[in-house]
Amino acid sequence: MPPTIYDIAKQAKVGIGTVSRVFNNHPSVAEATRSRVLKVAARLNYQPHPYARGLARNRTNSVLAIIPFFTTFFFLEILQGVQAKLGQLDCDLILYGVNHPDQVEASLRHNALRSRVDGILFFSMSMPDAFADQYLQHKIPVVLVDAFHQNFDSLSVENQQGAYIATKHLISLGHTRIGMLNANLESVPARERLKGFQKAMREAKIALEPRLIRKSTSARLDGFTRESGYELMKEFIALGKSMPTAMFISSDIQAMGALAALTETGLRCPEDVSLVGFDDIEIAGHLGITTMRQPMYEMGVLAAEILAKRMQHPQSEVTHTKFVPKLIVRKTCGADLSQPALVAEHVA
Amino acid sequence: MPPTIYDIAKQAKVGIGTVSRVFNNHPSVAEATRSRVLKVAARLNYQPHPYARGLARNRTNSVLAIIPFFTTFFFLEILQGVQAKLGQLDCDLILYGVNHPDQVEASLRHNALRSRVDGILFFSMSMPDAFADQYLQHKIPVVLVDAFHQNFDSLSVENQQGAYIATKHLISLGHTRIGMLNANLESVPARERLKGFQKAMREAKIALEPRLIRKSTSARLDGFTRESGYELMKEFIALGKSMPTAMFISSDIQAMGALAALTETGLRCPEDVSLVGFDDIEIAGHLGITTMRQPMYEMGVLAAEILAKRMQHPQSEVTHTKFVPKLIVRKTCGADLSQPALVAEHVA
DNA sequence: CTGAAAGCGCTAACAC
DNA sequence: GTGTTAGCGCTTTCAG
Repeated sequence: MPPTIYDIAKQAKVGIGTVSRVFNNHPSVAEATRSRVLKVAARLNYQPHPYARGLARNRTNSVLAIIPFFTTFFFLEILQGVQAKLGQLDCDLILYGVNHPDQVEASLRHNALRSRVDGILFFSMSMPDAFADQYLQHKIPVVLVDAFHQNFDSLSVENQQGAYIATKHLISLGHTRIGMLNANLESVPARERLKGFQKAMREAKIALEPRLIRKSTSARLDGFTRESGYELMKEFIALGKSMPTAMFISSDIQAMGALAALTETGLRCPEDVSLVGFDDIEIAGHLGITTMRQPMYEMGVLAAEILAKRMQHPQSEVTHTKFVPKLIVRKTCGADLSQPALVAEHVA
Repeated sequence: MPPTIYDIAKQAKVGIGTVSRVFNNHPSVAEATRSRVLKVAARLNYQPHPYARGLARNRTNSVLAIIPFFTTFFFLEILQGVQAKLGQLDCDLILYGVNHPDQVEASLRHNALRSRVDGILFFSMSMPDAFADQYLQHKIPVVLVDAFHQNFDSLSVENQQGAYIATKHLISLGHTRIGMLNANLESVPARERLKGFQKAMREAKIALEPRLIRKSTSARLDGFTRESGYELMKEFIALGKSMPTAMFISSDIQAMGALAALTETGLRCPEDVSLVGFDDIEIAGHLGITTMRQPMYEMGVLAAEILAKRMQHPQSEVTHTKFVPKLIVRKTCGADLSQPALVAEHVA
């Protein structure tokens, strides 16, 4: 029912080819003709049919975002960035949520090439080899966000660097008995955050005391839970006098549990112990948790840009971009809030 | 490069029509032929091209979800439901996020009919008349979620009923001095929640004391903020002895602020005052806030179902479905946790 | 600069 | 049952 190029061609007294050219900004069309076509099109409220266009051009102008539905709302923000960029590129965002890590493969199989999208954004999950091969072979542009694979463009957060910054912040505040409350070392981010912590401590020539570095052993969410924060903090509290005066905690959600343990024991933050978390989840702001923020929106924008580039130049070299999280100073670290925060760096 | 029906027709020694029939489960095709076709298709890893199919069938098998990006992650959960259903219907979900209420119109204009989707899910925003007319006129199936419009199918939450249930719960716990901490009455949900509160109180023959019913006057987010909860709770605390022993709070985020005010004053919850919130945002679980949960996933599923129905029967009567939130008993209400919770009802 | 025509991959109506 | 054919709406040569 909506008008087609035929309708507008007829009314503008030109051929359909010309109409098409006008809508594709083809240079060789007389200005007079162009404006005549445009006027008719406007009057008829014409919109090119994306599917017909897709068929003819052999591309779909849409990208698939595969995200884990089982994680936090981290993604909503990244998606905002993705979409802002995609909008500029006049591209649709097709969302595909996966409910469980195990389910990735089955999901992909179903969705695989069905949608013939122009590109895929793959979030936070490890890409099963079978699909990696398939995408590579079919030369389907894929960008990994918060994940890594040798052969795909990827975009991730510098966990080690973030932990390093967080720890240095604590050191700069004058602390010397600094602990780390970590998640399960099974998790890659947990390991990297530990490394960053250690590096900052070593550089400051502060001895690393094993009992001040505690990690979750829980399998659930790799220990990135409120419970693990609570329990580990109880252990720290049990240290009594030798408890750290400052701690770097591997995630805000754990910091939240830690805070609860502190309050329960009558200890105060930052007066008795200073804390820096990681992630900057929404609640961190409410609780005043100083933390390391990941530039999610920017990551989304860049992910879309990289995908677009890859679509244009399929053969260009694979890139791996790292984002350095930014220190957000709030009250749990006990810093003077008038001091300027460290600025995020964007390493290409 | 991927195989087409022609490829598989040739190899299976049939006409393309037959191949098409096989893939559309058309009854009149011999079992032998069918399996032969299927085998070739499997070998070639054939997948029908959705755009070609869409063009020919004159439908796209995709729906557009227009969501406010500026709100909470409420949507991620609804989207899960939407997608689960859409997946069954073999339909793609195209996401379009709007960043600001004012921007809805501009966004729609851009996106309007560009994507020729089969249907639209419109979330939590009021649909500008110009678009309502347009959608209606073009007979584009639209379902409103958490919003209302006379002429579109809609799906929303029974705020009044939810508040009623919450308040009754407090009453059933033996409280008689019950207050309400409300958001800005500019907001429709705030008004409805107030009505539900009043109804429960009247039924229980408890006099409504104006000073125990306080509302935010903030314009920001209609007072659904932590700050408003904090400040209003301070007012309640200032009441001293005449402070309520239980309160219904119009949102969890406000309950969070209220809790902070309580803690700061050395008051305990639920010992000194019992609280019931609304929404069941993620943090409510962490804080142990008793609250009214909206069946978000289910709403998503139903939204998709209704949209599907509307697509099939464009002329059927418009439906307005209400969901009654469910009481989630946690610790802030002071209830005996072994008692069975009220069950959500689903009113068609 | 512009019109005509072929074709993108598939569906559906029509014959046989 | 199955092959054939005419589109779906648009892009893109190819002439002129």
